Amino acid sequence: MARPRAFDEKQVLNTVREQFWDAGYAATSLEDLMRVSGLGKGSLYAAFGDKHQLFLRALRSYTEEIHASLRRTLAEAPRAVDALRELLEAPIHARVRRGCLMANSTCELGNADPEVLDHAHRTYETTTEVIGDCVARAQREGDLPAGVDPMALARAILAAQQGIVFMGRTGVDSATLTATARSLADQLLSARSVD
Amino acid sequence: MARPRAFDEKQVLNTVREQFWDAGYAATSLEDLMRVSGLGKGSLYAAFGDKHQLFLRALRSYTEEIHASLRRTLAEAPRAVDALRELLEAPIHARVRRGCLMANSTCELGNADPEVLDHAHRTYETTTEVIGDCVARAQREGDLPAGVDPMALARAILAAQQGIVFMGRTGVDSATLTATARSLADQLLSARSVD
DNA sequence: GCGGTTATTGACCGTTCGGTCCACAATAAG
DNA sequence: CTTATTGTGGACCGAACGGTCAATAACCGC
Repeated sequence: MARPRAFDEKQVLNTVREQFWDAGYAATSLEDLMRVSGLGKGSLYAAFGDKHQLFLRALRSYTEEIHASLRRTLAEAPRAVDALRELLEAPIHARVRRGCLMANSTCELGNADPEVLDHAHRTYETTTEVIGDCVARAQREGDLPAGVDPMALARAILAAQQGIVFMGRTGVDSATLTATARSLADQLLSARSVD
Repeated sequence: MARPRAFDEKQVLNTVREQFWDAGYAATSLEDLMRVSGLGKGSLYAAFGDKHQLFLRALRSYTEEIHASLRRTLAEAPRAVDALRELLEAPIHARVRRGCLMANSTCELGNADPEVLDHAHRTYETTTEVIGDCVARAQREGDLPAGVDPMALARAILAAQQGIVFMGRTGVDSATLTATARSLADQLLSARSVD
Protein backbone atom coordinates (compact mmCIF):
# COMPACT_ATOMS: atom_id res chain seq x y z
CA MET A 1 0.00 0.00 0.00
CA ALA A 2 2.85 2.29 -0.76
CA ARG A 3 5.49 2.94 -3.32
CA PRO A 4 7.59 -0.17 -3.95
CA ARG A 5 11.38 -0.21 -4.04
CA ALA A 6 12.96 0.37 -7.39
CA PHE A 7 16.09 -1.69 -6.59
CA ASP A 8 17.00 -5.18 -5.51
CA GLU A 9 18.60 -5.17 -2.09
CA LYS A 10 20.89 -8.12 -2.80
CA GLN A 11 22.09 -6.64 -6.04
CA VAL A 12 22.93 -3.36 -4.34
CA LEU A 13 24.81 -5.22 -1.61
CA ASN A 14 26.81 -7.00 -4.30
CA THR A 15 27.87 -3.87 -6.17
CA VAL A 16 28.59 -2.08 -2.91
CA ARG A 17 30.70 -5.00 -1.79
CA GLU A 18 32.77 -4.80 -4.95
CA GLN A 19 33.45 -1.14 -4.24
CA PHE A 20 34.53 -1.77 -0.65
CA TRP A 21 36.63 -4.66 -1.89
CA ASP A 22 38.43 -2.52 -4.42
CA ALA A 23 39.03 0.56 -2.31
CA GLY A 24 38.65 -0.47 1.31
CA TYR A 25 36.23 0.97 3.83
CA ALA A 26 37.70 4.37 4.62
CA ALA A 27 38.67 5.13 1.04
CA THR A 28 35.13 4.50 -0.19
CA SER A 29 32.96 7.60 -0.06
CA LEU A 30 29.20 7.85 -0.06
CA GLU A 31 29.48 9.29 -3.53
CA ASP A 32 31.23 6.11 -4.64
CA LEU A 33 28.45 4.05 -3.13
CA MET A 34 25.79 6.15 -4.83
CA ARG A 35 27.56 5.82 -8.16
CA VAL A 36 27.99 2.05 -8.11
CA SER A 37 24.54 1.38 -6.70
CA GLY A 38 22.71 3.96 -8.77
CA LEU A 39 20.81 5.06 -5.67
CA GLY A 40 20.49 8.46 -4.04
CA LYS A 41 21.69 9.15 -0.55
CA GLY A 42 18.22 9.11 0.85
CA SER A 43 17.42 5.65 -0.52
CA LEU A 44 20.74 4.28 0.68
CA TYR A 45 20.25 5.60 4.18
CA ALA A 46 16.61 4.59 4.40
CA ALA A 47 17.39 1.06 3.30
CA PHE A 48 20.64 0.31 5.06
CA GLY A 49 21.33 2.93 7.70
CA ASP A 50 24.68 4.67 7.62
CA LYS A 51 27.89 3.80 5.81
CA HIS A 52 29.15 1.55 8.56
CA GLN A 53 26.00 -0.55 8.73
CA LEU A 54 25.93 -0.85 4.96
CA PHE A 55 29.51 -2.05 5.06
CA LEU A 56 28.71 -4.66 7.69
CA ARG A 57 25.76 -5.89 5.63
CA ALA A 58 27.97 -6.23 2.56
CA LEU A 59 30.66 -7.96 4.60
CA ARG A 60 28.22 -10.42 6.13
CA SER A 61 26.69 -11.29 2.79
CA TYR A 62 30.21 -11.90 1.52
CA THR A 63 31.17 -14.31 4.29
CA GLU A 64 27.85 -16.11 3.98
CA GLU A 65 28.48 -16.69 0.29
CA ILE A 66 32.05 -17.79 0.97
CA HIS A 67 30.89 -20.27 3.57
CA ALA A 68 28.12 -21.64 1.38
CA SER A 69 30.52 -22.03 -1.51
CA LEU A 70 33.13 -23.65 0.70
CA ARG A 71 30.66 -26.12 2.17
CA ARG A 72 29.44 -27.05 -1.29
CA THR A 73 32.94 -27.54 -2.67
CA LEU A 74 34.05 -29.65 0.25
CA ALA A 75 30.86 -31.71 0.30
CA GLU A 76 30.75 -32.38 -3.43
CA ALA A 77 34.32 -33.60 -3.76
CA PRO A 78 34.55 -37.37 -4.20
CA ARG A 79 37.56 -37.49 -1.91
CA ALA A 80 37.85 -35.03 0.92
CA VAL A 81 41.61 -34.73 0.69
CA ASP A 82 41.33 -33.48 -2.89
CA ALA A 83 38.92 -30.79 -1.77
CA LEU A 84 41.40 -29.67 0.87
CA ARG A 85 44.15 -29.53 -1.72
CA GLU A 86 41.88 -27.58 -4.01
CA LEU A 87 41.23 -25.17 -1.14
CA LEU A 88 44.92 -24.42 -0.84
CA GLU A 89 45.38 -24.05 -4.57
CA ALA A 90 42.20 -22.08 -5.18
CA PRO A 91 43.82 -18.67 -4.67
CA ILE A 92 45.77 -19.29 -7.85
CA HIS A 93 42.80 -19.86 -10.12
CA ALA A 94 40.80 -16.96 -8.86
CA ARG A 95 42.37 -13.64 -9.68
CA VAL A 96 43.54 -13.06 -6.18
CA ARG A 97 44.96 -9.60 -6.54
CA ARG A 98 42.25 -8.11 -4.40
CA GLY A 99 42.72 -10.74 -1.75
CA CYS A 100 39.87 -11.75 0.53
CA LEU A 101 37.41 -9.03 1.54
CA MET A 102 37.18 -10.39 5.06
CA ALA A 103 40.96 -10.44 5.44
CA ASN A 104 41.30 -6.96 3.98
CA SER A 105 38.66 -5.63 6.31
CA THR A 106 40.25 -7.28 9.31
CA CYS A 107 43.59 -5.71 8.47
CA GLU A 108 42.13 -2.27 7.86
CA LEU A 109 39.65 -2.11 10.72
CA GLY A 110 40.54 -4.87 13.15
CA ASN A 111 42.22 -2.47 15.58
CA ALA A 112 39.47 0.10 15.71
CA ASP A 113 36.20 -1.62 14.87
CA PRO A 114 34.99 -4.22 17.41
CA GLU A 115 32.10 -5.32 15.21
CA VAL A 116 34.39 -6.14 12.32
CA LEU A 117 36.81 -7.89 14.65
CA ASP A 118 34.03 -9.93 16.18
CA HIS A 119 32.71 -10.88 12.79
CA ALA A 120 36.21 -11.85 11.67
CA HIS A 121 36.62 -14.04 14.72
CA ARG A 122 33.30 -15.76 14.17
CA THR A 123 33.96 -16.25 10.48
CA TYR A 124 37.37 -17.71 11.15
CA GLU A 125 35.92 -20.17 13.65
CA THR A 126 33.17 -21.28 11.32
CA THR A 127 35.59 -21.75 8.45
CA THR A 128 37.83 -23.80 10.69
CA GLU A 129 34.93 -26.05 11.62
CA VAL A 130 33.93 -26.59 8.02
CA ILE A 131 37.49 -27.50 7.09
CA GLY A 132 37.77 -29.63 10.22
CA ASP A 133 34.79 -31.72 9.14
CA CYS A 134 36.43 -32.25 5.79
CA VAL A 135 39.68 -33.27 7.45
CA ALA A 136 37.80 -35.81 9.54
CA ARG A 137 36.25 -37.22 6.39
CA ALA A 138 39.64 -37.46 4.74
CA GLN A 139 40.84 -39.39 7.77
CA ARG A 140 37.93 -41.81 7.46
CA GLU A 141 38.78 -42.20 3.81
CA GLY A 142 42.33 -43.11 4.77
CA ASP A 143 43.96 -40.13 3.04
CA LEU A 144 45.14 -38.42 6.21
CA PRO A 145 46.67 -39.98 9.33
CA ALA A 146 44.01 -40.79 11.89
CA GLY A 147 45.94 -39.63 14.92
CA VAL A 148 45.83 -35.94 14.10
CA ASP A 149 43.25 -33.61 15.65
CA PRO A 150 41.04 -32.52 12.73
CA MET A 151 40.49 -29.02 14.10
CA ALA A 152 44.20 -28.51 14.66
CA LEU A 153 45.03 -29.52 11.12
CA ALA A 154 42.14 -27.41 9.87
CA ARG A 155 43.66 -24.36 11.53
CA ALA A 156 47.02 -25.07 9.95
CA ILE A 157 45.40 -25.45 6.54
CA LEU A 158 43.42 -22.26 6.94
CA ALA A 159 46.45 -20.30 8.12
CA ALA A 160 48.43 -21.60 5.15
CA GLN A 161 45.62 -20.68 2.79
CA GLN A 162 45.43 -17.14 4.12
CA GLY A 163 49.19 -16.89 3.76
CA ILE A 164 48.98 -17.95 0.13
CA VAL A 165 46.25 -15.45 -0.60
CA PHE A 166 48.31 -12.70 0.98
CA MET A 167 51.35 -13.78 -1.00
CA GLY A 168 49.29 -13.40 -4.16
CA ARG A 169 48.40 -9.85 -3.15
CA THR A 170 52.02 -8.78 -3.13
CA GLY A 171 52.31 -9.44 -6.84
CA VAL A 172 54.20 -12.72 -6.77
CA ASP A 173 54.02 -14.30 -10.20
CA SER A 174 51.50 -17.04 -10.70
CA ALA A 175 54.01 -19.85 -11.26
CA THR A 176 55.73 -19.17 -7.95
CA LEU A 177 52.39 -18.92 -6.21
CA THR A 178 51.32 -22.25 -7.69
CA ALA A 179 54.53 -23.91 -6.58
CA THR A 180 54.20 -22.56 -3.05
CA ALA A 181 50.59 -23.66 -2.75
CA ARG A 182 51.47 -27.14 -3.99
CA SER A 183 54.40 -27.34 -1.64
CA LEU A 184 52.26 -26.41 1.34
CA ALA A 185 49.52 -28.80 0.25
CA ASP A 186 52.07 -31.61 -0.07
CA GLN A 187 53.42 -31.04 3.40
CA LEU A 188 50.09 -30.49 5.16
CA LEU A 189 48.12 -33.19 3.36
CA SER A 190 50.62 -36.03 3.18
CA ALA A 191 49.33 -39.44 4.18
CA ARG A 192 51.83 -40.00 6.96
CA SER A 193 51.88 -37.98 10.13
CA VAL A 194 54.84 -35.98 11.30
CA ASP A 195 57.45 -37.86 13.38
CA MET B 1 74.04 28.86 9.29
CA ALA B 2 70.36 28.48 9.86
CA ARG B 3 67.89 27.41 12.45
CA PRO B 4 68.35 23.75 13.35
CA ARG B 5 65.55 21.25 13.55
CA ALA B 6 63.89 20.87 16.89
CA PHE B 7 62.98 17.21 16.32
CA ASP B 8 64.68 13.97 15.48
CA GLU B 9 63.56 12.69 12.11
CA LYS B 10 63.82 9.03 13.07
CA GLN B 11 61.86 9.54 16.24
CA VAL B 12 59.07 11.29 14.35
CA LEU B 13 58.99 8.47 11.82
CA ASN B 14 58.64 6.00 14.66
CA THR B 15 55.72 7.72 16.34
CA VAL B 16 54.05 8.35 13.01
CA ARG B 17 54.48 4.70 12.14
CA GLU B 18 52.72 3.68 15.33
CA GLN B 19 49.80 5.87 14.40
CA PHE B 20 49.51 4.45 10.88
CA TRP B 21 49.86 0.99 12.35
CA ASP B 22 47.02 1.53 14.79
CA ALA B 23 44.56 3.26 12.51
CA GLY B 24 45.63 2.51 8.96
CA TYR B 25 46.50 5.03 6.27
CA ALA B 26 43.16 6.51 5.31
CA ALA B 27 41.84 6.65 8.86
CA THR B 28 44.85 8.64 10.04
CA SER B 29 44.38 12.38 9.64
CA LEU B 30 47.01 15.09 9.54
CA GLU B 31 45.75 16.18 12.90
CA ASP B 32 46.57 12.72 14.28
CA LEU B 33 50.04 12.97 12.82
CA MET B 34 50.55 16.42 14.32
CA ARG B 35 49.39 15.20 17.70
CA VAL B 36 51.60 12.13 17.91
CA SER B 37 54.64 13.84 16.44
CA GLY B 38 54.22 17.12 18.29
CA LEU B 39 54.95 19.01 15.09
CA GLY B 40 52.93 21.60 13.22
CA LYS B 41 51.64 21.06 9.73
CA GLY B 42 54.27 23.24 8.15
CA SER B 43 57.16 21.36 9.75
CA LEU B 44 55.69 18.05 8.77
CA TYR B 45 55.25 19.11 5.18
CA ALA B 46 58.64 20.80 4.93
CA ALA B 47 60.40 17.77 6.31
CA PHE B 48 58.56 14.90 4.68
CA GLY B 49 56.35 16.22 1.90
CA ASP B 50 52.69 15.26 1.93
CA LYS B 51 50.87 12.58 3.89
CA HIS B 52 51.50 9.89 1.33
CA GLN B 53 55.24 10.45 1.23
CA LEU B 54 55.40 10.51 5.00
CA PHE B 55 53.55 7.23 5.07
CA LEU B 56 55.96 5.66 2.60
CA ARG B 57 58.91 6.87 4.66
CA ALA B 58 57.43 5.34 7.81
CA LEU B 59 56.65 2.12 5.95
CA ARG B 60 60.16 1.86 4.53
CA SER B 61 61.77 2.46 7.88
CA TYR B 62 59.54 -0.28 9.27
CA THR B 63 60.53 -2.89 6.70
CA GLU B 64 64.19 -1.95 7.04
CA GLU B 65 64.02 -2.57 10.76
CA ILE B 66 62.15 -5.82 10.26
CA HIS B 67 64.74 -7.03 7.80
CA ALA B 68 67.65 -6.03 9.99
CA SER B 69 66.08 -7.73 12.97
CA LEU B 70 65.28 -10.83 10.94
CA ARG B 71 68.80 -11.10 9.57
CA ARG B 72 70.25 -10.73 13.03
CA THR B 73 67.97 -13.34 14.55
CA LEU B 74 68.63 -15.85 11.81
CA ALA B 75 72.38 -15.23 11.81
CA GLU B 76 72.83 -15.38 15.56
CA ALA B 77 71.00 -18.66 16.07
CA PRO B 78 73.36 -21.57 16.76
CA ARG B 79 71.24 -23.83 14.59
CA ALA B 80 69.44 -22.40 11.59
CA VAL B 81 66.46 -24.71 11.91
CA ASP B 82 65.74 -23.36 15.39
CA ALA B 83 65.74 -19.83 14.04
CA LEU B 84 63.21 -20.85 11.40
CA ARG B 85 61.03 -22.40 14.03
CA GLU B 86 61.32 -19.29 16.12
CA LEU B 87 60.25 -17.26 13.09
CA LEU B 88 57.03 -19.21 12.85
CA GLU B 89 56.36 -18.99 16.54
CA ALA B 90 57.36 -15.35 16.95
CA PRO B 91 53.88 -13.96 16.26
CA ILE B 92 52.78 -15.50 19.53
CA HIS B 93 55.31 -13.79 21.77
CA ALA B 94 54.85 -10.38 20.26
CA ARG B 95 51.43 -8.98 20.89
CA VAL B 96 50.29 -9.55 17.38
CA ARG B 97 46.91 -7.93 17.57
CA ARG B 98 47.93 -5.16 15.24
CA GLY B 99 49.44 -7.60 12.79
CA CYS B 100 52.27 -6.57 10.51
CA LEU B 101 52.29 -2.99 9.26
CA MET B 102 53.47 -4.06 5.83
CA ALA B 103 50.72 -6.67 5.56
CA ASN B 104 48.08 -4.24 6.80
CA SER B 105 49.20 -1.62 4.30
CA THR B 106 49.21 -4.12 1.46
CA CYS B 107 45.68 -5.15 2.31
CA GLU B 108 44.42 -1.59 2.61
CA LEU B 109 46.23 0.02 -0.30
CA GLY B 110 47.49 -2.80 -2.52
CA ASN B 111 44.69 -2.31 -5.06
CA ALA B 112 45.01 1.42 -5.43
CA ASP B 113 48.57 2.40 -4.57
CA PRO B 114 51.26 1.13 -6.96
CA GLU B 115 54.07 2.41 -4.75
CA VAL B 116 52.86 0.45 -1.76
CA LEU B 117 52.31 -2.62 -3.91
CA ASP B 118 55.77 -2.34 -5.38
CA HIS B 119 57.31 -1.94 -1.95
CA ALA B 120 55.34 -4.94 -0.69
CA HIS B 121 56.60 -7.03 -3.57
CA ARG B 122 60.19 -6.04 -3.00
CA THR B 123 59.92 -6.60 0.73
CA TYR B 124 58.40 -10.01 0.26
CA GLU B 125 61.19 -11.00 -2.13
CA THR B 126 63.91 -9.82 0.20
CA THR B 127 62.36 -11.61 3.16
CA THR B 128 62.14 -14.78 1.12
CA GLU B 129 65.83 -14.54 0.26
CA VAL B 130 66.85 -14.03 3.87
CA ILE B 131 64.79 -17.03 4.95
CA GLY B 132 66.10 -19.00 1.98
CA ASP B 133 69.69 -18.45 3.12
CA CYS B 134 68.75 -19.73 6.53
CA VAL B 135 67.06 -22.80 5.02
CA ALA B 136 70.23 -23.53 3.06
CA ARG B 137 72.25 -23.31 6.25
CA ALA B 138 69.85 -25.66 8.01
CA GLN B 139 70.35 -28.09 5.15
CA ARG B 140 74.12 -27.89 5.53
CA GLU B 141 73.67 -28.51 9.22
CA GLY B 142 71.68 -31.63 8.43
CA ASP B 143 68.42 -30.43 9.98
CA LEU B 144 66.48 -30.17 6.76
CA PRO B 145 66.47 -32.56 3.78
CA ALA B 146 69.05 -31.51 1.20
CA GLY B 147 66.93 -32.17 -1.85
CA VAL B 148 64.48 -29.32 -1.27
CA ASP B 149 64.86 -25.99 -3.04
CA PRO B 150 65.68 -23.50 -0.26
CA MET B 151 63.78 -20.65 -1.88
CA ALA B 152 60.70 -22.81 -2.37
CA LEU B 153 60.68 -23.86 1.25
CA ALA B 154 61.35 -20.27 2.28
CA ARG B 155 58.23 -19.16 0.48
CA ALA B 156 56.17 -21.83 2.17
CA ILE B 157 57.54 -20.80 5.57
CA LEU B 158 56.87 -17.13 4.90
CA ALA B 159 53.34 -17.80 3.68
CA ALA B 160 52.67 -19.89 6.77
CA GLN B 161 54.08 -17.17 9.00
CA GLN B 162 51.88 -14.53 7.43
CA GLY B 163 48.91 -16.82 7.88
CA ILE B 164 49.70 -17.23 11.56
CA VAL B 165 50.00 -13.50 12.04
CA PHE B 166 46.68 -12.96 10.35
CA MET B 167 45.11 -15.67 12.47
CA GLY B 168 46.31 -13.80 15.53
CA ARG B 169 44.61 -10.66 14.27
CA THR B 170 41.20 -12.30 14.29
CA GLY B 171 41.34 -12.73 18.04
CA VAL B 172 42.14 -16.41 18.24
CA ASP B 173 43.27 -17.22 21.77
CA SER B 174 46.95 -17.53 22.37
CA ALA B 175 46.96 -21.25 23.18
CA THR B 176 45.32 -22.13 19.88
CA LEU B 177 47.67 -19.82 18.04
CA THR B 178 50.65 -21.47 19.70
CA ALA B 179 49.43 -24.92 18.80
CA THR B 180 48.86 -23.93 15.19
CA ALA B 181 52.27 -22.33 14.85
CA ARG B 182 53.93 -25.41 16.36
CA SER B 183 51.96 -27.68 14.10
CA LEU B 184 52.98 -25.76 11.01
CA ALA B 185 56.58 -25.62 12.18
CA ASP B 186 56.60 -29.36 12.75
CA GLN B 187 55.29 -30.08 9.31
CA LEU B 188 57.43 -27.59 7.41
CA LEU B 189 60.66 -28.12 9.33
CA SER B 190 60.75 -31.88 9.78
CA ALA B 191 64.03 -33.58 8.97
CA ARG B 192 62.61 -35.87 6.31
CA SER B 193 61.29 -34.63 3.03
CA VAL B 194 57.80 -35.23 1.80
CA ASP B 195 57.20 -38.49 -0.11
C1' DG C 1 75.37 42.25 16.91
C1' DC C 2 74.05 41.71 12.40
C1' DG C 3 72.37 39.41 8.16
C1' DG C 4 71.30 35.40 5.85
C1' DT C 5 68.96 31.16 6.13
C1' DT C 6 66.10 27.75 7.63
C1' DA C 7 62.48 25.94 11.07
C1' DT C 8 58.12 26.68 13.23
C1' DT C 9 53.53 28.01 13.92
C1' DG C 10 48.87 28.60 13.07
C1' DA C 11 45.60 31.08 10.33
C1' DC C 12 43.56 30.17 6.20
C1' DC C 13 41.96 27.86 1.76
C1' DG C 14 38.89 25.14 -1.19
C1' DT C 15 37.18 20.56 -1.23
C1' DT C 16 35.04 16.63 0.27
C1' DC C 17 33.30 14.13 3.90
C1' DG C 18 29.15 11.62 6.23
C1' DG C 19 24.68 12.65 7.29
C1' DT C 20 19.95 15.11 7.42
C1' DC C 21 15.87 16.73 5.47
C1' DC C 22 12.22 17.90 2.56
C1' DA C 23 9.66 18.35 -1.69
C1' DC C 24 8.09 15.21 -4.92
C1' DA C 25 6.95 10.62 -7.19
C1' DA C 26 4.86 6.26 -7.22
C1' DT C 27 2.10 2.97 -5.58
C1' DA C 28 -2.08 0.44 -3.17
C1' DA C 29 -6.40 0.69 -0.63
C1' DG C 30 -10.89 2.50 -0.40
C1' DC D 1 -10.19 9.79 -8.09
C1' DT D 2 -8.69 10.52 -3.45
C1' DT D 3 -5.78 9.56 0.20
C1' DA D 4 -2.38 7.43 2.97
C1' DT D 5 2.07 5.59 2.86
C1' DT D 6 6.45 4.71 1.46
C1' DG D 7 10.48 5.41 -1.85
C1' DT D 8 13.39 8.72 -4.32
C1' DG D 9 16.57 12.44 -5.44
C1' DG D 10 19.08 16.20 -4.44
C1' DA D 11 19.73 20.49 -1.94
C1' DC D 12 21.77 21.50 2.15
C1' DC D 13 24.55 21.23 6.57
C1' DG D 14 28.49 21.57 9.77
C1' DA D 15 32.68 19.36 10.36
C1' DA D 16 36.88 17.60 9.04
C1' DC D 17 39.88 16.82 5.40
C1' DG D 18 44.70 17.59 3.05
C1' DG D 19 47.38 21.23 1.86
C1' DT D 20 49.35 26.27 1.44
C1' DC D 21 51.41 30.35 3.04
C1' DA D 22 53.16 34.30 5.37
C1' DA D 23 54.68 36.06 9.69
C1' DT D 24 57.77 34.91 13.22
C1' DA D 25 61.54 32.55 15.71
C1' DA D 26 66.02 30.42 16.19
C1' DC D 27 70.33 29.60 14.76
C1' DC D 28 75.26 30.11 12.28
C1' DG D 29 78.99 32.59 10.07
C1' DC D 30 80.91 36.81 10.04
